[in-house]
Amino acid sequence: MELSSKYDASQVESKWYQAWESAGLFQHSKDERKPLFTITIPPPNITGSLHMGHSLCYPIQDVIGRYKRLRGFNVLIIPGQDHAGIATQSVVSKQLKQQGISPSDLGRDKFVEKVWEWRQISGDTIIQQFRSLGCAFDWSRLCFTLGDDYANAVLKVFIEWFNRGLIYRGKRVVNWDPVLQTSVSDIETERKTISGKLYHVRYPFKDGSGGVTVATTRPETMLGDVAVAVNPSDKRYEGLIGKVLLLPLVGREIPLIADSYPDPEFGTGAVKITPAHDPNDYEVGVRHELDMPLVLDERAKVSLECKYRGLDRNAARKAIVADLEEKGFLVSIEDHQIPIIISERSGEVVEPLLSEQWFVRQTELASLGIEAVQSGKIKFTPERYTKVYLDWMAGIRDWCISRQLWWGHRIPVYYTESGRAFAAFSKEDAQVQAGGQEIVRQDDDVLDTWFSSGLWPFATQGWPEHLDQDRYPTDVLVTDRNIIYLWVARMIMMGIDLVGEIPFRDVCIHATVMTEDGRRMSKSLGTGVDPTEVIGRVGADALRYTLLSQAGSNQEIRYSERRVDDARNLCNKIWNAARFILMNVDGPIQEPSTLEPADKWLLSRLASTEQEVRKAYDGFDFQRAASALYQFFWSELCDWYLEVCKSRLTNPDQQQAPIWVLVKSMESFLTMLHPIMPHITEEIFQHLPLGDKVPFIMTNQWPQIPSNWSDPSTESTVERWFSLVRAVRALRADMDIDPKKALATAYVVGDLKGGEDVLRTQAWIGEIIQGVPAGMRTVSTTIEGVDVHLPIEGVIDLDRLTKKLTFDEAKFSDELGKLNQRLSNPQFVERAKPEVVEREQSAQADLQDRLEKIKLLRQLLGV
RNA sequence: GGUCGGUUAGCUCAGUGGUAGAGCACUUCGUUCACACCGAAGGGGUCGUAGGUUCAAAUCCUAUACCGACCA
Repeated sequence: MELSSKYDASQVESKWYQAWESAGLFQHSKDERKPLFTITIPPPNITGSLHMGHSLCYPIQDVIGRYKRLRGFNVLIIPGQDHAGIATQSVVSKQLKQQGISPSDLGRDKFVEKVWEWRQISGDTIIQQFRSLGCAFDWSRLCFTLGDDYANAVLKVFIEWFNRGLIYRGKRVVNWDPVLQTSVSDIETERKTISGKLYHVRYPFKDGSGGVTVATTRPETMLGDVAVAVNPSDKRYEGLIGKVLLLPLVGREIPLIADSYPDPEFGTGAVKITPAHDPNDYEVGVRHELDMPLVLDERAKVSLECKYRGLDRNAARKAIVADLEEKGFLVSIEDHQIPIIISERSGEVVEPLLSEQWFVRQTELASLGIEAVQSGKIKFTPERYTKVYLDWMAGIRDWCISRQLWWGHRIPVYYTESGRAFAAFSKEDAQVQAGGQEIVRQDDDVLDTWFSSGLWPFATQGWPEHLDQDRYPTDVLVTDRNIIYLWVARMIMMGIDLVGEIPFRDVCIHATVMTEDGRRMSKSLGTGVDPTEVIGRVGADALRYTLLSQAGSNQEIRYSERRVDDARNLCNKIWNAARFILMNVDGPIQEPSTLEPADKWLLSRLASTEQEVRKAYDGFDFQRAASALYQFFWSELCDWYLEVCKSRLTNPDQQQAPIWVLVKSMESFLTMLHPIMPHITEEIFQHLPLGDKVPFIMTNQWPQIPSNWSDPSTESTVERWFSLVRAVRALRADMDIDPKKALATAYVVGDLKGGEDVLRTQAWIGEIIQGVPAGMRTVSTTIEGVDVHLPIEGVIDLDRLTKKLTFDEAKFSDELGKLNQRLSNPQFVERAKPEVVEREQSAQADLQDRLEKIKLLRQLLGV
C-alpha cells in the first residue's frame, strides 16, 4: 500500500475522533462484569477558550481514562461547564457596554436573559476544542452548574445547611471588589507589597493638652475613625488612656483606648481605628463596642456627608492629606512598603468593607475533610500536596458565600416584612414556613460559584434524586494546585457531609504550564500560546506528547516550540517505522516456531517496558511512561532491532519471525502509547496485519506479555554484540573509514557467541575471520573480552591514529588510576558488596589490557 | 516570617549509596531501497556552596545562598 513518507495529523485526527464517537466508545460500556472507573472533569468556565493549562489537564484525564479502558475498566468521564458567576457577568457586562447598553438600566431579569443568550451562542466553544484535543469524554452526560437539576441540588444543600445552622448571616468586614462590586472570598485574593507612604498625623486632645500622633497608610479612611488605640504596655501613653481626642478635619470626639492590637514597635504605637474598613480595626471595634460608620461606598467612593463626598478613595486620600497639611495636622510622610490585597478577578485593590453577608461554618466540615485525608481514604499525588491541604484545613475560616451579582444561584432566602428569613425551594414554600407573616422579598445576592462546583462529583450524577452509588466515590480528580482550597477541599467537605462518602479516592495535581523562559502564560501579557494553532500545525497527538512527556511530580512545565518539534518528529518516526513494517508484510502474520536471539531480545525489552509503563500510568507519572515508550521505540525497536532484522526480512525463508516480532511489538507499543497519542496509534493499528483484531485500538486489551518473554540472559548476550558493533563503528569513525567502504575483513579473537552476523552487518564488514592477522598493519579494539583487528593498509591516516592512541591512553590511564586507588583501599575491598568489588576488578583488568595493547600497537607502528 | 519545591552538559530535564544520563543544540561524517521531521560517531558536567555520616555521596544528615510556589 502507498503511504506518504510524511505523517500528516490533519488527515487522521478528526477522522478517528468521529469514528470513536459514532461507535459509542465515549459512553460507559454495557459490559457489567467490568470494574467501573469514573472521573468528573473540572468544569471549565463558559467564558473560557482553550489554553495550554487545559491542554495538559484534560488530556491527563483522557490518558487515565484510555489507560483504564485498555486495562479492562468500564470507564465514564463526565464533562461539564461552570457558570462562573463573576467571570461571566463581567464578560457579558463589558460586551453590553460596548453595544451601549448599561446592565443596570437593563435590570436583573433582562440581564440574566442576555447571559443565557450569550451562553447559547458561544458557551460551547471550549467543549468543541476539547474534542480537537482527542478527549474521550461522554458528551451525552454534559452537565452545567446552572442547569435545572443542578440548581435543585444547590437549593437542597443551601436549605439543609441553613436549617442545620451551618449557614448564617452576619455583618463582617469582607474583601470587597470595587470594580466588580461584590464581595470575594479570602482565597480569591492575592497579597502583595507595594511602595507607598506612611503618614503621621497628629490627633489633638480635646482639652488642648497636646495630642497623639498616629501612623497610617490609609489616611482617607480617617473620616470613619471612631477611636485611637494604643497598646496598654506602651509606656509612652501611660495615664492618657480614656482621654478624648478631636478627629482632625471632622471634629468628631473619639476616645484614646487601650487594646492589644497596636504594636508598640510600629510607627508611633498609636493606631487609628476604622472598624468598617479594616478587619483588624473591626475586631477592635467589636471588643470596645464602638460605632462602625461606613465612609466608602460599593465603588470605594466617599459616601459620608462631607466635603469629600463622591471622591474615590485615591482622590480622597490626596485631598485629605492636603487638608491635613494645610491645617497643620500632618507631622510627616515617609516611604513605606505597604501590604495590599488584590482581587484576582479584577486586579483591583480590595476595599475591606463592613457588610451583611452569608457564611458557612467550616470547622465542623473541615474536621471531616481532614480525617478523610489523614486516614488515607483520599490520596494526593504528588504526595507533598497532602500537607498543603491539611495545613489550610487546620486554619480554615468561615466561608463567605454571598456575592453581589446577578448571574448565579440566587440565594433561596425569603424575608418577611419584619425581616425574618426562611430558606426554601420557592417563595410558596417559604410562605408556608412563614405562616401568617407575609413573605415580601427574596435575598438579592447569589451564591459563590464554588458553592455549586463543590457539589460537582455527585450533582453531575443525579444527586439528590438518584445518585449512582456505583460511580460514587469517583476514582480520581485531576486539577491544578491553585484550586486545592477553592475547590478540592470544598468538594471533599461537601461530599462527606452531604452524601456521606468521599467524592474521589485520588487527587492528581498537575504542573502549571509556563513559557519557555519560565513566565506565566497569559493573554494580557502576550505570553500565551494558542493550543488550537499548535493542533492545526502538528496535531493534537504532538501537543499532548509535548506536555505529557513533561508531566511528572514537577510543579512547572516549560512549553517550547522545540519540544513540539520533537513530538512531531516522534509522530513521523512512528509513522515511518510502521510504513516500513507494512512494506514488508503480505497477509496476516503467523507465529514462528523458533525465534533468534535478536527477536528474543526485543520481546524481553518489551516486557520490561510494559512493566515500567504500567507502573508509571498507575502512579500518574506520565513523563516516565512517555520516556519509557520513547526509549523502547526509538532506541531499541528502530535503532537496533529494525536494522538487525533487515537482512532476514528480505529473505522469504527467514522473514516470518521478524515480521511477527515487529508486528506484535508494534501492536503492544501502540496500545501502550495510545493513551498519550490516541489518533496516530489508532491510524496505524488499523493497518496492522493482525489476525484477530478488535475494531479499534481504543478498545484493545492492554498488552498481555507472556512471562517467558522476559529473558535477561539473552538480553545480555545480544547487548554484548551491540557493544562490539558500537566499538567497531567507533574505531572506524576514528580512523575516518567511511561506512560506505565496507571493510573486506575483520579479524576477531574471542567468542562472539553467535553474534557474527550482527557484527558483520551492523559494523559494515564483509567477512569476519577468527584469529590474529599476520603480517599486516591493523587497528584494534577490545571489548567484552573480544579483540577486533581491522586491517588498515591504505585506508587510514597515521596522524589521526596517533592522536587517537594518545587520547585513549590518557583517558584509560586516568580511569585506571581512580580504580587502582579504590581497589588498594583495604576497607573498600572488605566492606563493599562483593559484586561491586568484582565489577571494579574486572574493569581494572580490562583497562590494563587496553593500555597494554595500545603500547604494543605504538611499537608496531613506530609512533 | 512559616511551609513546600527546585538548583545536574549551552537549553529543558531524568537519575533516592557503587566508574554521571536522555532529548534538543553543537562538531565531524553520511542522501546505503522506513524515516534528513533521518542515520553513525564525537565534544561537553569538580551534580549551587560549606561541613558531616560512610569503604564509597548528585543521592543520606546539618548549615547556607539563590530561584519559584503557597500560607501568614
